Amino acid sequence: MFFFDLVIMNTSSKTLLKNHGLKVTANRLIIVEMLQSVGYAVSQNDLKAMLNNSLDKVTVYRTLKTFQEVGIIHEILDGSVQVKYALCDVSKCNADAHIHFKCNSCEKTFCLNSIKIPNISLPIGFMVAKQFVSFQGKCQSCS
Amino acid sequence: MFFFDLVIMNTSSKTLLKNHGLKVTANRLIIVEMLQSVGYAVSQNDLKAMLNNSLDKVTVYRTLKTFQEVGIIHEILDGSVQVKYALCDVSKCNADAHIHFKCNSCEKTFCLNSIKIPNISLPIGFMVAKQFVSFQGKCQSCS
DNA sequence: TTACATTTGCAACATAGTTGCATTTATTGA
DNA sequence: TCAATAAATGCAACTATGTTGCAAATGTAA
Repeated sequence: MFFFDLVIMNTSSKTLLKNHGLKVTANRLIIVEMLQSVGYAVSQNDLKAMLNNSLDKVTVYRTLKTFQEVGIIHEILDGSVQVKYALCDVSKCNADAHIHFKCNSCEKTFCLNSIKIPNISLPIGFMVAKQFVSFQGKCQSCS
Repeated sequence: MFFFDLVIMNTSSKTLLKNHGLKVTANRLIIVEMLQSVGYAVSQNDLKAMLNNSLDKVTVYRTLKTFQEVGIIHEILDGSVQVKYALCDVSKCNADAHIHFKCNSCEKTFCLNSIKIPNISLPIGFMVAKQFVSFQGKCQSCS
């Protein structure tokens, strides 16, 4: 029973890595599963701390970098100093398409996957490659 | 003639400082005037370099912090490592209202003061205090 | 012009991000 | 199952950026 749960739990994260052409390693599984379970965006250091500093900061750094390159996670600028990361949507990473929200009370940053960035037209000559939209304030739980 | 030009040039920056309740010092004038003339957003280090490292980095740091507190400049997060700063609009600082654009070619970051952030409604319970919108891509001059 | 509060620069420290390299680990094919 | 290979990991060291304390210099108001 316990054994089965473990297998099931690990299956999706393992598949996620393989589907993106990455080697399956213990560290990567730990990080993916942490990202899956935590439900909000985390910085490099957040992640390291959540794992009780069991991983070297360089490992966390490179893992996140790799994950971002292959599209498992996306970068979030929420108005705080550090960059944060969150898992991309199941289908494909649409980091550009949705907005983010940072709660100044609980300090958590969320992907609002259902809230898409509206079309904003720029002056002629500007070509947009990437969009960052983040709001700050109080989240549902804190207000 | 030259003397008069200098006086005129310095008047507005001096007034700007006084209007915000700040002491007028040589360093502050230099920094304000640099921000006025450069026309794009700069980081602490950019500014220091543009002034040929004539000012200590701590002075630049504290001056920018002070300027931000009184509303002379606003902070811009454009997706690069460092925070950038730009002068607020004449009337009042409306950093929240306009969007920012970082060119990945010339690496300059601009305030698009005329492009306002559209209304985006969030799920019930979210209370918005501040908004960050930054685009990346190619600017007019580079495309 | 003086007295006082503020600003400035220096030194030192704090934090985040990054690279090189030797060791360990996962994957592939025999 | 095991060996060969390529990739991932951890350590040390470094870079860049941000921050504080304190003594000296400077601006402001009386």
